[in-house]
This record gives sequence, structure tokens and C-alpha cells, in this order.
Amino acid sequence: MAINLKMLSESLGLSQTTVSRALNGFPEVSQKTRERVLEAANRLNYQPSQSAASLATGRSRAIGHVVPISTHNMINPHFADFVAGAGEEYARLGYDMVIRVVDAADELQVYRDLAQRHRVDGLVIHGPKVDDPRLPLLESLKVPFVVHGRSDHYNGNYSWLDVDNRRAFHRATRLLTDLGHRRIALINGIEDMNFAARRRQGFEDALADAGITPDPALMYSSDMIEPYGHDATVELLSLAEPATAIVTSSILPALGVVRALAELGLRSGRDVSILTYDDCLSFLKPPGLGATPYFTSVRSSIHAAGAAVARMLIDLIEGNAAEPVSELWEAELVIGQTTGPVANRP
Amino acid sequence: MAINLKMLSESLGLSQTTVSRALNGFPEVSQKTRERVLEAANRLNYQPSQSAASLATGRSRAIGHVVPISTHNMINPHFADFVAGAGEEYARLGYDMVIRVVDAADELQVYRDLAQRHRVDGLVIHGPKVDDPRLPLLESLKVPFVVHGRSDHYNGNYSWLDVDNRRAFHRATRLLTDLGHRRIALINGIEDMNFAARRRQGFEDALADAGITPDPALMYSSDMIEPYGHDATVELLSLAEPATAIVTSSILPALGVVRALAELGLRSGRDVSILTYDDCLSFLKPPGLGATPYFTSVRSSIHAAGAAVARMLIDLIEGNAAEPVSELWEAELVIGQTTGPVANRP
DNA sequence: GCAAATATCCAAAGCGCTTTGAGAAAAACC
DNA sequence: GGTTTTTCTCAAAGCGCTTTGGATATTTGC
Repeated sequence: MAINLKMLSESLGLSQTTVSRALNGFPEVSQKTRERVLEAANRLNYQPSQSAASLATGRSRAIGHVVPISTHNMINPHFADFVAGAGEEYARLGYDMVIRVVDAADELQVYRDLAQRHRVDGLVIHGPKVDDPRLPLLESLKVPFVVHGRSDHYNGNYSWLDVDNRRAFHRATRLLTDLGHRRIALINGIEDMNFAARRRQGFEDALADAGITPDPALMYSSDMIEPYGHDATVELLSLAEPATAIVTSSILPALGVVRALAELGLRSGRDVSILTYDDCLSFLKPPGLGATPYFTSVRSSIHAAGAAVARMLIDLIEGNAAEPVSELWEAELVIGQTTGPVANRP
Repeated sequence: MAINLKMLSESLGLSQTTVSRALNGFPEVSQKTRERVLEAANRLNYQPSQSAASLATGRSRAIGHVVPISTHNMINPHFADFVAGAGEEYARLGYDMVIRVVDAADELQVYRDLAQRHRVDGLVIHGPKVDDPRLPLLESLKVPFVVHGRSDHYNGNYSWLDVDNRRAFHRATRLLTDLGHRRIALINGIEDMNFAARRRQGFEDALADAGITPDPALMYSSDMIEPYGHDATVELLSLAEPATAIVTSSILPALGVVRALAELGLRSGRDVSILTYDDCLSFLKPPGLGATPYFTSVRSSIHAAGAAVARMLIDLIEGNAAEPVSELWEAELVIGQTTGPVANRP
């Protein structure tokens, strides 16, 4: 059933060399024969074996993503959207995406495995920690990789793409202090993640600018899921001095905040302000475009980031890029309906 | 740097045959040499090339998932959770997951490509339509595959795993009619998808049981995202005869319903009942387990489904299973805080 | 018209593994 | 002790592609 190069070339009366070259667009083949070859390949539905090609070239035309299982902070919508963006680019450029789910314990070994077995030509690193052992390992393995985010405590020379999280949260928090809020809560991600640590820095810097001392009772750090936002909000609003504004690290906990306010009979933007980081998750994007967005947010599309990281990595793999590349993106401040001046509540 | 079988066997003074057999657990190798080989392989960090192994065996040890790009109904949290479940099983059983994102237009060609190029040993089919051209194609390609869901208008003999969606929605709707609701809305997925069509059947059957004629104004069908639930709810509650209960096809639009109710100053479970299908998405799972769940729901874990599909497929690939296997799962009815008797509203 | 350049094509040598079909060596039988 | 069986090991033949280093045919330059 399956046809191979040998059969194809015999059926054409040509050598395997010529057929291979014709198919791969090499110049040493006349236009006439190339067309003949392509026509036959098409007609017989010839598909070159990937493993044979990989073995011969040393290239797998695949990009690896390693997903730790123990924390579910990766199997989450943010990851899904990022991967969707990357996947589209891979497809465009003729690469496949290989995902390996793994126990956090043997994560490092899996990177070794994927790289040395030539299963993938390059790797994307997700969720770098402030201090992340993966980066030195990957550099020593000499495998191309791009980090989504960065790792502040590692100063190797690697490629990365990150949002200026510190700046984003600085602007977000400043907007709230400008509106008169002084009891501002932060519902953050897990702070050994580099991005979350930077967000907190930005948050605290803005408080400091307004002469506010950070109150630990107003700062949460956990997985960015919906119930987290809900539960934290319930606590925050039952304090002796309740929060009047809440900054969340993702739109998921922000939805939890909304739910909690609803339960408590409070209105967002009037009784309590909400300002969220928005990854522009596609399944939360409103269908209508013209409408004023609901949440006030600082936003940057994680889907677009995935696509950009994919391009960077493939440039690296195909040797189109000078060795280390990096991009720092600016988040955009969007005014929605969930922020307003501090209210006088009973 | 990278060491191969030849080098390893030379360094041991053994033939490649013996080393290969020792590593792959064949019985024709003495215990003594096997240990020597394993020790050396470990010490030299030998990783056999995947492409060479694939070429020799005809097996890639990878499972393919094809994700159409045009509709974003696949790059969504449901997909992510399913894939996480599958990915964990793959990892346990020594398989990789290969994801190919693709324009819906050339989806079929991509299945051909993945199968015939031996990129993957099997495929998982997502989101089958009521009438789905992929199934006959895959059967003709003779590649192992398992469908998550099924396709009612195709009666080939294929493997699948599905939830009894009709039954689940019948039970859900009946609960509401039992509570006295007669204006019950359905916020469904896109109904050319088999699962959504079955859900609607279950919904309508339950209405019929209660002597209620389905009202088209109460039935929505679209991508299952948060704003969809919100916008539909706003419309549903501004009808001359507003809905008193809403059944949603996923917890995402259900969150949109909650948000809409909050805006309108209405309480779920009192003013309006909500009953949702719950895929047990991990990022929405409340951290505390003992608490009464918020939503009343019919639920079945999509993560568990992913794991089960993975096992079925690998059984098929490795020849442990009689040709076609299938599983029908029952959803569980869970009473939460969002349903109550019909209220008299002004 | 003949040498040099160019355009086409090919045979054969890998890539790194698995697996077949045998051959030594050791153990077991009579 | 010699034969048969069992245990252990190996050389060599693929798997299906890419790519090197020619060989042959066709143009071109003078």
C-alpha cells in the first residue's frame, strides 16, 4: 500500500537521487523531470518516511514542549493558548509539535532524552522560575531553545521572549492609586515563577510611589484558577479594613472575583475595583469587537507570544538568527468597566 | 559528544546485536552482560536515536492529535484538559504526543500525511461531527485511531469513548422541570458536533416528558466560551417571557451566565437556576474538596476521558485489544447551589 | 570544430538502529 | 567421552531516506 522512494523512482525510470532532489527543490533537476516527478508523487500519493528522512538528515522537524504534571499550572488555558499560537507557526513552517508530559521529578532527564535522541530539533521552555536549573542544562546540551519568559538569577546567554511584567503591574497599580485606592490587593501567581515575582515588584513599586506600605494580608500567591480569585476575594472583603481594589494576575481568578462580588451583592467598578492582567485568552474573548471591554486590564496576547517564540526558535534552528535573540513586549493598558474611584462603603 | 550504539558496543567489546538486545530486555543475553551493558549505557548517557529506531521498527512511539485552527473550538480548555489526561498516559507508557495544528481545509490530507509518513503510530480524533468524513478516511488508511465521542451518521466499526450526553441532558433538564421550571433555556455547543446534537435531543426529550414545547428563542448554539453565556443570558432575561432556568453545555458559558446575573442584580439558584455540564476542568476545580460545589451540574471528567482514550489507543497499537473497542460513560448529577424552585419574579 | 563549461542524472555510501540466521561456548544428557 | 541441547554472542542485511563524488549529455566560447 505505502509507496516508497525506490518504488516511485523505478516507476519513473529515474534514480532515487534525482527523484529526491526533484521533490526537495534542488536546482540540479530540469524543470521537465521535476514536473514529471511531482505529478507522479502526487498521483501515487507518495509520502516520504519521516524517520528515514530524520535519520539521514539528523533533523526531526519537530519542536518539543515539556509539561510537568505535578503542578497543574501548565495544563491550563494559558498554556493552551500559547501552544495554539506556536502550533500555528509550526504548521506554517512545516514542523510538528511534540509534547511530553512528565513528573516534575524527572523533568531534567526528559530534556536530555528529547534532545539527545533527536526526537526534536529544538525546545520551548515554559514558566521559568526565578532560578531555573533547566537553562544551564539546555545550554550545555547545545540544543536550540527559546524561553517564554526569563530567569533573573541565571545570566547565561539564551533566547527568550517576555512581557515587561514589572512595568505592566506598575502601571496597573498606579492607575488604582491615582483613583484614590489605598487598600489594594494583589492576587498573584506562584511567586517562584519569574513572571510572578516581577509582577509583585511592579505592584510594590507603585504602592511605594504612592507612599503606601504593602500589607501582607492583601497579597496572595497561588495557581491562577477561578476559585482562587473567588476565595481570596471573600477573605479580602471580610478584613477589618477591606480591600477597595484588587489586582489579579490572570483573567481566571478575576472571574472568581466577579463571582464573589456577586455573592456579596457588591458591584465591580463601584464598590470594588478590579484590574487584571489579561492574556487575551481566546475562549474568553468577546465575540463582538466594538464593545467596551468588561475588565480594566493590562494585556498582551499569549497566543501571539506563542507564535513569536515559535518563529524565533525555528530561526535559531535553521541558522537564520544570530545566536541569542530576545524580545521584551509591552503590555497595553485597557480601561474597562471594573475600575472606578474609591467608594465610601458602610 | 553524542554516543551511539556502535561506540557503546565497541567500548564494551561486544557486538551491537548483544548490546541492543541487552538494552531492550531480550532473553538471549546473560544477566551478567546485561548489567554491564546497562551500567555502561547509563554512565555514558547513551540515548538511542529515535529516528533510527523508528526506521528499523516501523514504529514511532508517538500518538498524533490534529487540531483544526479555523474554529477555535479546539484550542480551548476542554481540549487542554483532555490532552493533559492523554499526555500523562502516553508518558507512562513511553509514547510522545504529536500535535499538528492545521487549516480546516486540508485537515484530511494531514491525517494521511501523519499516518503514511509514519510520524505517529496512532491518532486521536477530537470533536466528531454528526457526519464526519475523517472516520471513513482513517479506516481506509488502516491506522489505529480512537474517537473521543462518536459520529451517529457513520456506522463503520471504529473505537470510541463517549459520555452518554443525551442521558446527561435528559436528567439535567428533568431536574429543572421537576422544580417547576417551564421556561428553560439551552446554551449549547455547535450542533453539528455530535455531542451537542445529542445533548439537545436529551434536553428536548425531557421537555416533551413534561409536556413543554421547545421554544427556539430559548435555544442557543455556539462556541462554548464565557462571553457567549453572558450575552445569551442578557437576551434570555429580556424576553417577554424570560427564562427561569438555564442549561449550559460547559462551565465556561456558565461563568458568563453568572456574570450576567450579577450585572442584572439577580441571584443564581433563587431568581434564575443554572445547570451546567461540567467537564471537571482542572483550572476551575475548587482547591477545597469538602465544600458544596457551586454549580448544580452533570459531570464527567474530560481529563479522565483523555487518559482512557490514550490507553485504548495504545492497546490497539500494541495489539492487546480485539479490533474495535468502545466505552460509554455515564455523567454524574451533582446538586449545587445554582438550582432551586421557580421563583415569582416581578 | 574542439575544449571548456554547464546542465542532468546516477551508483553507492552512509545515517543508527533492529533482527535474522548462525556459529562458538558451556552445560546437560546418555 | 561424545553427542545433544541450551546459552550466549556475532556478522551482516535491511529500514527508506539524503548526499557525495562522479559520469554522461548538452551548451557554450573561441
